[in-house]
Amino acid sequence: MPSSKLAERGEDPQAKRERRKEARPGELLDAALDLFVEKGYAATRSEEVAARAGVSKGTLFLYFPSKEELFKAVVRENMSGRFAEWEEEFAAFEGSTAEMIRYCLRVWWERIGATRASGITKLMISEARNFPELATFYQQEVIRPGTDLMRRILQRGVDRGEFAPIDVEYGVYALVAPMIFLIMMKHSLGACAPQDYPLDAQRYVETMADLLVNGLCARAEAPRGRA
Amino acid sequence: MPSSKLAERGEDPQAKRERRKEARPGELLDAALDLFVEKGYAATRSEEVAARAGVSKGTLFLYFPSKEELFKAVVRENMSGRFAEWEEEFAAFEGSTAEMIRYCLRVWWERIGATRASGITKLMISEARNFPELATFYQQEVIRPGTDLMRRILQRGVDRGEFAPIDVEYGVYALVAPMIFLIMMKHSLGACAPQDYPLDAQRYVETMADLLVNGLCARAEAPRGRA
Amino acid sequence: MPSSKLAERGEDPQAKRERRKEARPGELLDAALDLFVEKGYAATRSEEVAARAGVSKGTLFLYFPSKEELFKAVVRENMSGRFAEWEEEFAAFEGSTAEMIRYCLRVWWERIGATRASGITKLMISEARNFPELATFYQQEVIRPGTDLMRRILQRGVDRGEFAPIDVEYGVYALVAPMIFLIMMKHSLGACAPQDYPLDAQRYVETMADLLVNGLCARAEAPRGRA
Amino acid sequence: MPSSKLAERGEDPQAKRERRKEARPGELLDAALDLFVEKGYAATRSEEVAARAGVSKGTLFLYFPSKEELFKAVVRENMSGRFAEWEEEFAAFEGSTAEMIRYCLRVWWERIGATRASGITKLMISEARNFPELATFYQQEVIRPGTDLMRRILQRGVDRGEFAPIDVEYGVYALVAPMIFLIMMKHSLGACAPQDYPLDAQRYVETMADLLVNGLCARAEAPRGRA
DNA sequence: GATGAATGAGCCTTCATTCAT
DNA sequence: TATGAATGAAGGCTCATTCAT
Repeated sequence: MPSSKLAERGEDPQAKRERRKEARPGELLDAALDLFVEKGYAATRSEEVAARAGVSKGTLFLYFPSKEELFKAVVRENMSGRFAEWEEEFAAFEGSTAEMIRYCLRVWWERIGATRASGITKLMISEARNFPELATFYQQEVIRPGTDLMRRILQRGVDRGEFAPIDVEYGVYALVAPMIFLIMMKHSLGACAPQDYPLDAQRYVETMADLLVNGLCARAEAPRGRA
Repeated sequence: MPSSKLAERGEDPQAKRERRKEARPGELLDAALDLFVEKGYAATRSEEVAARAGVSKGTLFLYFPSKEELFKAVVRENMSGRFAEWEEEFAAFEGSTAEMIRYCLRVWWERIGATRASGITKLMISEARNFPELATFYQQEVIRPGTDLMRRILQRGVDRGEFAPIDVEYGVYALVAPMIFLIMMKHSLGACAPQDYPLDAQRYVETMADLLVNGLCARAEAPRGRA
Repeated sequence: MPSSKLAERGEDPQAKRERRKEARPGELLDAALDLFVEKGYAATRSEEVAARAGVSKGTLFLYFPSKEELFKAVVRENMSGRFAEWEEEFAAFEGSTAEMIRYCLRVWWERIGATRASGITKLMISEARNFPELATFYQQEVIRPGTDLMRRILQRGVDRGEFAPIDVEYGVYALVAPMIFLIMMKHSLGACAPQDYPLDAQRYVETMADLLVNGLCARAEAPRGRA
Repeated sequence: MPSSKLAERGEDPQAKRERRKEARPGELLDAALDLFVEKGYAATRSEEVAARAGVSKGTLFLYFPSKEELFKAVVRENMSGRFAEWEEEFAAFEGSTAEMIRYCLRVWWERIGATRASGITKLMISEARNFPELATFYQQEVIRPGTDLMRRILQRGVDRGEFAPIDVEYGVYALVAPMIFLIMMKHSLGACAPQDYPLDAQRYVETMADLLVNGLCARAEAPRGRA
């Protein structure tokens, strides 16, 4: 930012103020995300969000007409389609489906799980029933594309004979569940008493990937009675 | 009016009242559990809890000194260890560890997942950060015994050569994650738009059990490079 | 009220509280009427209304869900059909129409003008544009019946040859205008500086009645070119 | 960009701006009058006034130190005595006093009632109790001169034997009331539901003038009992 | 001068909690 | 014990006013 300022020398006398104005919504959304994730929707006070963003109460309402709209904006802001990007990556993927799944979970952790974006998932799951309209939105914008992607990966494994012909729908849940679990732990119980959850996320993800891949492959290799 | 009641029958005229009186706290905790699970702590109004329990606002505060204490009582009440019972069942279990795991998950679903007790898990995960002492309590009373049990089961499988020598800590997460995921779905997003989550819990549990058991066994049967 | 208390001796232990509960809405409406008339809708604070009624802020909202609903209730409360009563009186009236008009204005002053009900008229006229739905209501419930009544009286005078065949519509305005004027003075400018408006309402009403009756009759007696 | 303006033409480049600058206060007062009349003092937002005048919020406060001062300025600005002018007209009037009254009301309608100046009357009556000093001012600057003028006209009629020897004080009210009534209707209830008040102001004024003149004259021509 | 982003006092409204009955 | 009317602290939101640009 200092560099961009240098490049503008003398022009646009309102630059600093303008820049702030444009930055405000983002700063507020940032502050709001943290607080909503940390304390929940109801326990987060508007004034607190404003304070954390370094502005006064009134300024918040200059950019978001209500606390509810702020909440919605937080959710929308942090979900913007990362799926297009992923779709491409996976369409171009050449390795085995087992590798794909490992890559997929690893990347998910890096881009979502380890970032503040994971807070959105926690938010949605905690508050869904108070914001049904948002839940629908989230379902369409995040969950559907995400599960579609996973479904296609699993199907690829089945089609190529790498995996046993499992029920793909439930296979998707098997992939998603450990990720959701990790997020929920990170943002709720794990955040209260980290010492009780000495969880190395990286290793957690790898282990889950191994286990799932093994589970999926094993059935392809050694199909047995249902057990 | 009390006199007319007296004439009613030979039984103690206060019996019904007494019965109700003793049942009050339980009825209130029941009502509170439902509402807290459905709407979250903050969005649940004391009066609504009282109304659902069929008493007046004042009566609620006769039994629980504050909303916060009510919440804590709800959680504590429903956490009561079923682990002693389970410990015995599993100590006496004679079959393979794979069967144990399948049995374990099935039983968990029947006794926790499918019942209102699952609401407690949802509550804890959603509200943990606002009730850290409860979270600690929950960690000690529920999570630790539960994971200990699972750990012992997994260890049994490893010791008996049924499973590959996996990291048991993470193996526990692999077992827990799908259960937690199922609960969260059931109580949040899944409750908003059931049609978007056409999930047959029974089958979900079986599928997860299969997949996990396969994953765990596969490694014992066919240890390979990394998997 | 003391007498009614005496008559209830010993019965209904909640009598006092009950009675208060039933009296509350009325007390609040009373307080609100005064304040709305005195300060206008916006400048009247909810807490002030409550305080004047001798209760706390919260109690007001126990009886009226919002300030706006309180305002509407104030208007409605003070308009309850006095017209049925008047209709009868005037249907049974036997004297000359001139006497009718004098009686009408005198009675209006006693029952409306001199009472707090006149404040409603001031309120409606001052706030009509901010409460269009109320304005419609007032138009239908008060203005229409009132003007209908006056119209019939004037028509009677014309039909019986007591009055010149004036345009009855405008004749109604001629009767109403001095009353509205009196109310507005009483509640606005006149309330600020009574010494500047040493107005004897009784005499004002009589004088207006005389003048109007003369004006109406004169034309019947001595019809001239239009001037 | 200023340079391109400079090149435009030979005239003072600041002329337009200067002109606007000087016009500002007037434009603001105009906008404010409309809004205050329409919505009342409290419900009129400063920003809306500025917007209607085509300037920014800040500019409004450049010319008027506060909303209250703006309101006072609006009232004062529009009260400017037209009475000197009228005094002259009436001093030179040669016809009958009846004609004078008709002329007076007609002129009042043309110069006040039909113009935005009538809004001031509506404002004063609606807001008087919140601005007592303005009310006093209005009383002195408008009401006193106005009623003095009317009083002199009525007195002339009585002195010349045209009118009965009525109580001139109350006679003045008889003249004023229909005008005030017309204004209040126009700006409040009548503005909400014009279809309910199909009032032809021109004709209304003429009719009132007729009725009043008849009422006043009748008593001179045909003095009877009390009527 | 003009702008409009920022401020924060103030008000409406909610709801956990109290307490007279 | 049970009730529910009453309370008042707390928090969302508005808008007159300020001031850096």
